[in-house]
Amino acid sequence: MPDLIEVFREHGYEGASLSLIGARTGLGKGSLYHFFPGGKEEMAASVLAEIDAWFEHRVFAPLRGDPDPEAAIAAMFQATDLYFRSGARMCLIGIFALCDARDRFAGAIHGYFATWTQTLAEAMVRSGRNPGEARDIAEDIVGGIQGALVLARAVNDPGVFARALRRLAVRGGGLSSVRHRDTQP
Amino acid sequence: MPDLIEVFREHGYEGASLSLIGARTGLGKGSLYHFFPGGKEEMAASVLAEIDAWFEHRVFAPLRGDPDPEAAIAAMFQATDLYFRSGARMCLIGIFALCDARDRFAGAIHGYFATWTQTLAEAMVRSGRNPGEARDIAEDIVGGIQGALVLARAVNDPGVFARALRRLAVRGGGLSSVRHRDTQP
DNA sequence: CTTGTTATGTACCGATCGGTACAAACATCT
DNA sequence: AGATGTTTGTACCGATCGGTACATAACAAG
Repeated sequence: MPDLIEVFREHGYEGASLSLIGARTGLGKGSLYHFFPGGKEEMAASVLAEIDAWFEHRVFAPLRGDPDPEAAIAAMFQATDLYFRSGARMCLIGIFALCDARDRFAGAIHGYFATWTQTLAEAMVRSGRNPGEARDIAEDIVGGIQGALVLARAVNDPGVFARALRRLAVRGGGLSSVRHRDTQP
Repeated sequence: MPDLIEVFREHGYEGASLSLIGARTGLGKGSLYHFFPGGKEEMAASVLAEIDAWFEHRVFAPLRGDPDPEAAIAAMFQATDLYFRSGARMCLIGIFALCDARDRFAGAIHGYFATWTQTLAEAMVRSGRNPGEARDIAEDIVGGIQGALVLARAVNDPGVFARALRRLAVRGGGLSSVRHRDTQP
C-alpha cells in the first residue's frame, strides 16, 4: 500500500481522512474496512510496521551485522538520502511524533528512533570510537536528519537536506569509506 | 493568550478544535469569535505573530545588532534553551511546518526559519567566518535544534535536547564567550 | 452452471467539526 | 437611573468525521 503511506505522510494521522485515503488509493470504505477491520488505526499501524521493516532491512540490520561498520554507516547515509528523496519526502514517523499520533503510536515511534540511534552508536563503537562519543554523534546524526527534513520543508529547499546529510556523513565517518581516505597512509 | 499558544503547540492546527481551545482558555465561542472574528485561522495567525515577535526581540535582533556577535550567539543558545524548556516544549512552527498548516501559513513558517538561519549566519560572518561556512553552520544549528526537539519528544527524553544544544553551541562558537577561552592567549 | 468466498459500493449512524445568530449580562459614562 | 457599548452563553447550521450494515458484484473451485 504505497498510496496509503503517502496519504499519512502528507496529511498526518488526523489529517488523513477516510475520504482522502479512499480517493488516493481508489478503494471504497467497503474494501478499506475489509482489509483493515481495525479502521484507521490499523491502517496507520500497518504503515508504521512497513516503514519499520524497510529501515530494519536497509539500515538497522546492516549497521548491526556488517563486518565493516564504516561501510554500513556510509550505506546508511545513502539509504537515507534515497528514502527521503534528497529532502523532498518527509519522515512520517517524525510527523507522527510531534503532531497528532504521538500518544497512540508512542511505542512504534520510540522504537524507530531509539533503534536507529542505538544501532548507529554501536556501529561507531565497533569502528573504534568510545561509547560516550558514539552516542553523542549518533544522536547528532539522527536528530540532524530529522531537523534537516523540517528545515528543508519549511524553507521549501531540498538543498538544505542535501547539505546537512553531507555534513553529518563527514561527522559520522561515513564518507571515509567512500572517499577511500583512511585506507591511504 | 499563552493558553491559546499552548493548545496549538500541543495539538497542531487541525487538532486544536474550538472545543479544546474553549476548554483550555475558559472562553466560550462567543468570546473567541469576538476577539478573533476570522475564526481559527486568525487565532493561529496571532499565535504565530506572537512567537515571531518573541524570537525577533530575544534572538534575531540581538544577532543582528549586538556589537559582539559571539556574545549574541551565546545568548541565542540560552534563549533557545529557555524557550523550549530544555526540550520539554515543542516548536509550534516546526509542527505547523510538517503537519497540517504548512500551506496555510507557508509565509510565516518560511520567514521564521529563514530569518533565524540568515541572521545567525550573518552574525558568524561578522565574527570572522567566511560566508559559505557560516551558512553551513547556521543551517546545522537551526536544523539541529529542530531535530533535537523531535528526537527528544519521540524518545521522551529531554536530555537529548540538552546534549544537542551543548554540541551545537560548541560548534557555533557560542560557548567560547561563556568559557572565556578565546580571550586567553 | 453452481457454489462458496472474497471484494466492493452505498446508504446510513451518532458525534464532532468550524462557524453564525442573537439575546442576555456586564461594564462604562453622563 | 438611563443609555451605550462591550463581552459572554447558548442554540443552532451544514459539512464532515470514523465507523457499521448489508446487498451485490467478482471470482475461483467443483
